[in-house]
Amino acid sequence: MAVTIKDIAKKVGKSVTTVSRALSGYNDVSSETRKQVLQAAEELGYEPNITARQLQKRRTDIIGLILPPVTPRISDPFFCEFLSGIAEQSSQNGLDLLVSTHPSSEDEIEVYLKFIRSRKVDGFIIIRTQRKDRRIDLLREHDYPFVAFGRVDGDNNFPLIDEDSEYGMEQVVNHLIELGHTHLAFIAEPTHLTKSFLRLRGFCKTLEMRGLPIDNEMIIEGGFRQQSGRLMGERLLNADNPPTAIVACNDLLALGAMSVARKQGLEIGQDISITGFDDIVLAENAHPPLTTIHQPAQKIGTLIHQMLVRVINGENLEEKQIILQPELVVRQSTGPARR
Amino acid sequence: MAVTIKDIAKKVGKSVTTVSRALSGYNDVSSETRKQVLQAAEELGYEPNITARQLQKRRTDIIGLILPPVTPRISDPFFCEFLSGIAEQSSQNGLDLLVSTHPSSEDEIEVYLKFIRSRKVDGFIIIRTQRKDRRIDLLREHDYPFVAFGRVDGDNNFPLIDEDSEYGMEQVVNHLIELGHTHLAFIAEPTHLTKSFLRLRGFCKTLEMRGLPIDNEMIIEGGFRQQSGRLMGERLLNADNPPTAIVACNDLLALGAMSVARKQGLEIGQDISITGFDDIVLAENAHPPLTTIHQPAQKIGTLIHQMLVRVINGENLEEKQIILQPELVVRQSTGPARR
DNA sequence: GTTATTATCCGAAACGTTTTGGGGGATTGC
DNA sequence: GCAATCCCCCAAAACGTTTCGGATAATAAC
Repeated sequence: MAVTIKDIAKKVGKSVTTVSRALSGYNDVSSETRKQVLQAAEELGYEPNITARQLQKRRTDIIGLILPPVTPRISDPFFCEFLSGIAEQSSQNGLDLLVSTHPSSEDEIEVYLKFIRSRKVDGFIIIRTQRKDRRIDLLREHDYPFVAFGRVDGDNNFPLIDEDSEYGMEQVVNHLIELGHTHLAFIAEPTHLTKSFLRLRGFCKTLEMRGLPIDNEMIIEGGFRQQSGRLMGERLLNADNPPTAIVACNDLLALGAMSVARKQGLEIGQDISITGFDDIVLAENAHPPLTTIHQPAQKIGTLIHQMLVRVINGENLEEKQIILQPELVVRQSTGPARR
Repeated sequence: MAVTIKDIAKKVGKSVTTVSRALSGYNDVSSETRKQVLQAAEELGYEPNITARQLQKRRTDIIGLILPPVTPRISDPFFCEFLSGIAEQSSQNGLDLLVSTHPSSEDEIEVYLKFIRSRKVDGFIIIRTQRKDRRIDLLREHDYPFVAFGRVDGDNNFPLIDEDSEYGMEQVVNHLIELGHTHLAFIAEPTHLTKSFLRLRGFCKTLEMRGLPIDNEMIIEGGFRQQSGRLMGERLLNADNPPTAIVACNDLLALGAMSVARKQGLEIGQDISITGFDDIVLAENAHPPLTTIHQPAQKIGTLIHQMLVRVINGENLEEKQIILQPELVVRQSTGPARR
């Protein structure tokens, strides 16, 4: 049986209260007693039962991350990096990280509601925000601590961190235009996700700004991963007037498009330019290495965690909304336009 | 304030005990009362406080995974898949998964000790077993539930799941020999990890079995990732008598070696053959796609979780040690030996 | 008509902590 | 010598649940 505070109390012949106060560093305990208590604790191998402490303190020191239904799966490389940042930071701060995927039988909101009501976690990290995000509505309603990775449509007056997706896309498109490309295609993700929506908007806006026409045939919405990239890439390349450059909404889509282009005998970076977004590890190791927008996944994880800790403690955030400026990484998958 | 069992009791005019028993489905409560209780619970939006329940039941319904000091970081793709299997299975079983990296200031064993003493989790999943593994010694000493991914040197009489590394390597080496290679090199991981040790042993054993000499110059120990693969690959390729095939202990090492070979103007799969181990997503998307040993990472995660649940519940495992037979996936990074 | 049995219910204890609200004895201030 | 002040300590309550050991009343058994 585990050692409890009672055992220590018995050993040093003091009350449970005194032992507790000695251990927590209150100053209404004589230094002599404190020394005894500490020594006894050491000898017995005492470690506080955190469940009991949680119950008393109404605080779990656990933060929750509930994985969205389908994507990102943990296996998404960008997400992995991000998660690693959070986990790292968690242990630094003495918190634990609870990762939960939710059973398909249940509605996502139900899961959140359960967590909230049973006070399982002190706060949430919300990822993959949608333009209309019920999770965020719910948490705000309940006044429950959380920090989001990503914005929503409308009122964004909650703690969040986000990349500047539009700015990122602007850089990509400008880079391609400067290489002489005028006929660009875009492989989009489903646009109910805020970031996907903003990336697409960034693409369109920049074309407009540079006086290029927007060809709706050249903008197609797919899924999130390679498989989808292959499909969409194929459709684009087989069009009557195929693009000279394909802008993908994320790296995996870009990799899919690349594999299809290569299969069609195109030399990537010469016959066609392809770009990604996120700069996952795969991007650098692709063949050829992928031109993409770099996002500091791990750092974002760290930052978001730090913010959440402050929110939970009821401290004030000097910056409630952080928008990071991502940067373009030019590699060999883009090159001058061919006629 | 959250709704408690007391609120329900007050509402239906029964005792706390009765409400609790009604909710837990005991049959010493009338169906009339039960109906009332259930309805009241629904109306009030009751959700049990799991902390209180945990304290009473001396069970947390949380399983712990403590990430080893340096590798694998969560960002390791193989590990990600594996983790995703565990997380998935967790929510299926109504358990939570606690992921903890440990602060560098603390000894790894200390962290485990704390978890054990404070009963933070019901059981552990141990990954990256070492040949002498103190974590496993500790858990066995304390008779604490755990399941390991990997074996140790010596007494393996504990629940574990492992791949048959030696068998995997045997397949790789045989494949290469059949392609006509006789001068093979090996890039090893640090061999205090059991799996790394066994993979190396499998390599050597098979060479011996096939009557080929073992050239110690051609076996070098590196780290775990691309960077290391590049370094080790370089050393091998610049040797007086460079190998015609490089067997890497894992996929990332192989990718590193590939990039260095390519840089030296070698056509991979023709001028030189390179193999990996694990079959991470990157392997299939590499250029050329990597010949490697496939491991069902996610399935392993699922299996290990199921085993752990049974161990925690004190059930008997029909199979206490599961050794999976991995299979060779031949892709384009290997080809006939050149003279 | 007494005794068993059954169906419902409940008070109190327990899980291991922290916190509240003092209590007593020694010291200081006047 | 009396009140005020400190220092050190502790009993009891609280956190929200489950479980133990009956209790009561109605029903069944003889």
